[in-house]
Amino acid sequence: MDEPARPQKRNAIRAQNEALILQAAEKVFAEAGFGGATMQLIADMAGLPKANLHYYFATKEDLYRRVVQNIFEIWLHAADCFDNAPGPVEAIGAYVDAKMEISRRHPNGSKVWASEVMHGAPVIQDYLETTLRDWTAGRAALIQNWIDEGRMDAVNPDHLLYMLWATTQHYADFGHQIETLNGGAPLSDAQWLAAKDSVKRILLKGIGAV
Amino acid sequence: MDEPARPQKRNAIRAQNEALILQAAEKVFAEAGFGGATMQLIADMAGLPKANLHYYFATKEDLYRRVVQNIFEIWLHAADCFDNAPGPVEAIGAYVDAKMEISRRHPNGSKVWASEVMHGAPVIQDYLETTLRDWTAGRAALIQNWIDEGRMDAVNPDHLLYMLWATTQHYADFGHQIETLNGGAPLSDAQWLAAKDSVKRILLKGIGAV
DNA sequence: TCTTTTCCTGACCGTATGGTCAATGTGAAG
DNA sequence: CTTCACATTGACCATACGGTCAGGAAAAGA
Repeated sequence: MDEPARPQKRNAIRAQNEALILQAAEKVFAEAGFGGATMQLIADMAGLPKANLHYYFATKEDLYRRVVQNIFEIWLHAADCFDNAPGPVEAIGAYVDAKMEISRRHPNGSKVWASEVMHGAPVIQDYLETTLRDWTAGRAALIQNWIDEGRMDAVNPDHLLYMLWATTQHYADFGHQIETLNGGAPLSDAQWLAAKDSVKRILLKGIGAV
Repeated sequence: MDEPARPQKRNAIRAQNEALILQAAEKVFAEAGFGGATMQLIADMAGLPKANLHYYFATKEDLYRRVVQNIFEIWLHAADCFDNAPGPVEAIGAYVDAKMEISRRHPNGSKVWASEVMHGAPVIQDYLETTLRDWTAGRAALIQNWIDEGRMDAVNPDHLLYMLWATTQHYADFGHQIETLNGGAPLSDAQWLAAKDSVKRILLKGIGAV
């Protein structure tokens, strides 16, 4: 194709390389953890010299922080369906679907997040205390409204949210275990559908949503 | 107390030091991951010189393997209540109680296990393929029996087990996140009880267990 | 074309890590 | 007391890691 000296080739190169590095970093951080990951490994996976990584990201921690923030954005965005629903069945059903889809398409991101939280959230503690806390309080209030309206059982909203997170993210974080128990093969399309249906059915019936 | 030249003081010393090291190692591996953990850190936490660790455990990987195996044993043992129960309500109720208690008392072990599985189970893959696979198949058959006897809904046994693992272990693996959302304080006795009840109530009702 | 800014990278550095070892201490057996 | 296996540890080593930098290539502006 023709590439007639684009006016903003610089910006394109930067954007492309940053995306390339972030993608490789997410995979390496997920597979090896922050401590086990090396800049050399990420560089090799991205097909770039190690020094080039430090040109775009000053330190390993900066790169890691960007990866974690990206995941957080995706998850927050996935919760939109929670708000635009008329009731608990639609909201929770759509939320489970969205989060299961993320677990399937973004397993590495989920693992990096899990690892970060398990290690005490050294780099995203402020996000937990602000954005996530606000988000959680908002959804808990929403759930409480549904309870007050008699549209579902009087369950503890916080623990319900934890169950939603736990069950959906488990398919990403423990995907290797599930795959092993599945005879070594990744879940098929049908099996993913069955997983989604199982989770939705048990949870929705469990909270008495009508 | 009197210590009149015990006949097996040697064995006692070995047992005590190994336990001390394993305990410190579990904590450090949980907080920093395998790659982030250092033998020096473990040694400091155990109050021993680093070289002494290598006297009892040849390599970092050996020490790590022992930690993971210990956790696996505890979890397998916790599943006994699953078998000695007359029906799904008692079995699953007792299993949730047992696993929640482990999450509370052994959060570091749970984190190490989660980390190991997330990174592709490099050191316990054989356990997954043998012991865990057998265990899972056995419980899935048990659940299927209950379904056939009409004692619970026809849910997919595998996905039900995944939900049990996910919801209970979440309280250990994501304990820091839960604590942050709880205003920075660990869950109180009452809150742990509420968590257990929430999980049991939603799951048991969700599978239509009577 | 010339200049400036951005991009790229091989070579290098200080440090921290996992692991070793020789020397020494310490219970127990004869 | 002597002997011997077990236990302890400071000092040491090779390696690998995160990060730096000088100098060159390539794009954008003049």
